[in-house]
Amino acid sequence: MSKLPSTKDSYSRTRQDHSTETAEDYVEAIFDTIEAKGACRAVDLAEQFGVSHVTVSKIISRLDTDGLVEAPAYKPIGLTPEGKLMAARVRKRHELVYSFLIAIGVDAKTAAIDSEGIEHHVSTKTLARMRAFIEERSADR
Amino acid sequence: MSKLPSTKDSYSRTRQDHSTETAEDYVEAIFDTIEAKGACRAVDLAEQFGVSHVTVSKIISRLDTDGLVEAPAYKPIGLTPEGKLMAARVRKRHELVYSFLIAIGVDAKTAAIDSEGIEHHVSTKTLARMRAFIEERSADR
DNA sequence: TTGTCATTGTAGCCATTGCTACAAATCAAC
DNA sequence: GTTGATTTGTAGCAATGGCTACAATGACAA
Ligand SMILES: [Mn+2]
Ligand SMILES: [Mn+2]
Ligand SMILES: [Mn+2]
Ligand SMILES: [Mn+2]
Repeated sequence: MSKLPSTKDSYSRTRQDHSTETAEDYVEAIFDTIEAKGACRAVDLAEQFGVSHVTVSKIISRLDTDGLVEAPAYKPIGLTPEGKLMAARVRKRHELVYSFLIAIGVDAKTAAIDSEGIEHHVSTKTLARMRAFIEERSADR
Repeated sequence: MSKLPSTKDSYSRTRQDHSTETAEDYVEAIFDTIEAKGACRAVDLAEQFGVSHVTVSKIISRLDTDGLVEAPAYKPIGLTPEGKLMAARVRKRHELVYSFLIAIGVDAKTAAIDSEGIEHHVSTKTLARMRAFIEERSADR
């Protein structure tokens, strides 16, 4: 049962998702950190992601080149307008995936962990179905 | 609303998921191909994944070293007992995620694409909730 | 048997994401 | 203002997953 028509397209979409995943997680984290602490330093991101500050530094450099962040040397990290747009979009998507997992009965901790990976692989169509499900459920009660 | 308690653990779990993702997709594809065509050649995998045969060759080498596949030179690719176990487990999980997306109203093509990425980030707890949801819905109608 | 074609392997390149070790800059406290 | 801790940068390494170009192998038909 359940066919599973896995075509070449599926894998290339997953590879594409992974190629944007780092940028998405970083701008989202920068956005949140600025909101929470007023500024975002590389060390904050290293702590949040659980990686070394060197890894953060290198990735921030690329995001700077790509026009998503502004990272003057030895100064806090800011988002460009484009970066802010991506952050807002990504955070909304992440929250929706999280809320959906909660809605189907997953516990908060598991939902937090799973949604961190799932968020990058959810198309707008699937996202729309998740949103519809949440709204139906909240109307029922 | 919706908190989103993204801790360090979430990101390291996602990184861990990605480190096993390639092995999972490959053993699943090998399993399916053997089932469908009687044997699996590297060229079959290159076609399925949409990558070059060199990429396949290198990855198969590593899976061989890791004890998941048997890959004698210039011969078809087989699965070790451990590889077969992983393939069966992964396929079941993949099918469940796919069926769940269908159950919440996602169209077949989108479900096929999205599930290819999502499958690797779904914990057993979330999987259990998806299974329960499918069973409830099939009981209702 | 020989030649051709499909398949696989190898060499060598690149980008990404991770690390340790060490150097430089900044900040705060004294 | 000097010192000391925090923060950031840089050098250099490894594993993974992509690629092209070219070499070798194997299978099959002529
Ligand atoms: Mn994420
Ligand atoms: Mn992923
Ligand atoms: Mn799969
Ligand atoms: Mn997959």
